[in-house]
Amino acid sequence: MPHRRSDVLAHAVDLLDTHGLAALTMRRLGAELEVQPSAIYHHFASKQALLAAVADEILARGARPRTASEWPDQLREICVELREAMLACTDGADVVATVWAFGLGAAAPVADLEKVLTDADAPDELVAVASRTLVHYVFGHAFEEQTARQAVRLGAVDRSLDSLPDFGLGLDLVIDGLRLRLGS
Amino acid sequence: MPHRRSDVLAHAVDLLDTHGLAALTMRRLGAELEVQPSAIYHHFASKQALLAAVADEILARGARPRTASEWPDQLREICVELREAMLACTDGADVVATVWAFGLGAAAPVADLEKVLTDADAPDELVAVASRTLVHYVFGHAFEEQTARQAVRLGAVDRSLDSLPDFGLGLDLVIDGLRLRLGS
DNA sequence: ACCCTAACCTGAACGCCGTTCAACTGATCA
DNA sequence: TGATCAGTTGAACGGCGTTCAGGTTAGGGT
Repeated sequence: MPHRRSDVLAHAVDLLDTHGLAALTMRRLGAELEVQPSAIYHHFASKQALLAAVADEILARGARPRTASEWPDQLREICVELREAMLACTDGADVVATVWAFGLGAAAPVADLEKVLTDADAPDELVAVASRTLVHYVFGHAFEEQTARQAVRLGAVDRSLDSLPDFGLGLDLVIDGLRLRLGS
Repeated sequence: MPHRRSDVLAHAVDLLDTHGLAALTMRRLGAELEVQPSAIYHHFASKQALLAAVADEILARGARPRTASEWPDQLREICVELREAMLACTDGADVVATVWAFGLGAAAPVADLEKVLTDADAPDELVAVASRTLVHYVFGHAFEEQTARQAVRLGAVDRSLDSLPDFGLGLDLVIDGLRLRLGS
């Protein structure tokens, strides 16, 4: 019973979402597809390549129409979409942030941020710095929130969840710093 | 030839620094100590616990005297110290950020940031948000820089290193946003 | 009807990994 | 002398990603 690359990817995302990153194993994914683990290597060169595709799929599933017209709201819109896409899938932040850090995928959100900043006439250096500062913030915040959430669920740690800072407030902190440099 | 906990920790940090996180294996660490892997479990309950100790050691080794007197410079000082401590050790950013995210250690820098902000009369919510925003920025930036650096060294990826944004500029972005809310 | 190609898969193996456990060693100290 | 206890051994368990030579199956060209 042959599968396509898209079947494998869909099952991988499903396995990630229902049982977490630790369960996303070539062997377990093979079992889910009722196939030998080695069969997966026909569709993806390595587990890293599979994870890169998973990260891009997570982002694609979280895509939404963009409606904002001013650059501060456009930045906010992109960051919120990125955050919610990652949080919508178990361990999504971990997967997306890691794949992005290794330069293997998940590049779209940063490109979008850079485009907004460029269109807002930010100098090149500020475009690079600001887009990365924003994405670092979003990744860090989402990863921490997701990690803490499931550490508590597993009872491994008693860190309070109430102390998680409000996402939008931190975002505004950075955007205000930007506003200071861009006028508007 | 018995070892103390501190010997094991020192060899672990050394192994991490010289051969990277992937090489920091219970088996390899045991070999380095000329001891069976299982002997390490007498000193550390698990590899996670060992990594937490390693993270704290990395931060302790990077400690420096603090001299700044105004809160913006104090924040910068803490962030720069944290960044340089992580960058001073191979895969240091990965280890420290992961340990911190899981709430197992590396808590000192955040506590220091919170203290500075509290002393600057920031409201509680802003203290929590700002300290985390800063630490997310530092972790994200250091992790990306370190990852990209060794991805290039291994020739795995051709991402240019010149595009890495200047650390201080992004930091100022956040601190300026803070200044807007704290007066100064 | 034939063969070829290409996609897809099998099954076994390799060399790693973290962790557990009962049993052993060798000092220290009463 | 004997007990205690930190430190270690050696084997095993069950997992992991990855490789590889060889099988299967379906479709198209001749």
